[in-house]
Amino acid sequence: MVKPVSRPTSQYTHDALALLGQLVREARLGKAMTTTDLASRAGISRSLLQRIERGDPGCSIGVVFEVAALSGVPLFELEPRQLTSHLALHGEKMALLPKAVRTSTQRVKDDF
Amino acid sequence: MVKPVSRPTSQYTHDALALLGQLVREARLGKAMTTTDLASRAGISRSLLQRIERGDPGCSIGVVFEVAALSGVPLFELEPRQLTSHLALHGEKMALLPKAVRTSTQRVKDDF
DNA sequence: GAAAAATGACCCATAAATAACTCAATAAGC
DNA sequence: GCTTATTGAGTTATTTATGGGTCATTTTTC
Repeated sequence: MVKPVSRPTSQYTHDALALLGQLVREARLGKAMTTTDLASRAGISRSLLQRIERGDPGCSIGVVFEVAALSGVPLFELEPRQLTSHLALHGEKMALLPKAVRTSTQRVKDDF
Repeated sequence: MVKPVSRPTSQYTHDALALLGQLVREARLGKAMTTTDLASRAGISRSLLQRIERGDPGCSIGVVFEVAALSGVPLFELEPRQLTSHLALHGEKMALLPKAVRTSTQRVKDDF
């Protein structure tokens, strides 16, 4: 039983994950669903749902977002429609940005 | 070379992940950081950062949140301090909720 | 208070994520 | 236009997450 070398996590991330997990749990209880219910609806195992509600940083973000959506927790505080259009708009904006950056510390040219 | 059986993902989740990835990329470019820069700061590989910016649902949520925080993308539209206090308040609220739910379809008691 | 169900916390086998690398294509700066 | 860094997209070995169980505990309902 080797202790798993977990990835370092900042307080901010920890808090955000804990809050998201709490929101999911609150939404689930609000809909009077059991962990087994929600897990099967989301197509995941009950143990994974428990980890999500606990705010485990190791869960796949896709699964967590699916569960959040299923339980009614909004992502980015946007409804599905709004999120889609917001994404489209943002995509256009992205096209105007530089495709790559170049650090200024390169090409010191100290050969004089 | 077995094609990985990917987990089904809803449009909503897909959009949310794509948006989050775009926000990270935009923030990174805004700070004039290379992918290698941000990846090493976050303590992850460049290939993983690429997947995050692409909106890959398979990335660990802890890693994605860390990168978002590092690049300056706010989570829940809250600053670190606010997030912490919000979490504390929400925790108290959680204590008032029922610890378990019971589905009403149980105990049909059809033995009459 | 009793019965039944839901939850929490483990464990293990397996599937999947991640790091580290390579190489081609693209973009930035002169 | 040329040079060189940056990015995109793969591949493989290794680490880790996930599913599916079990069992004890808590909580609901009667």
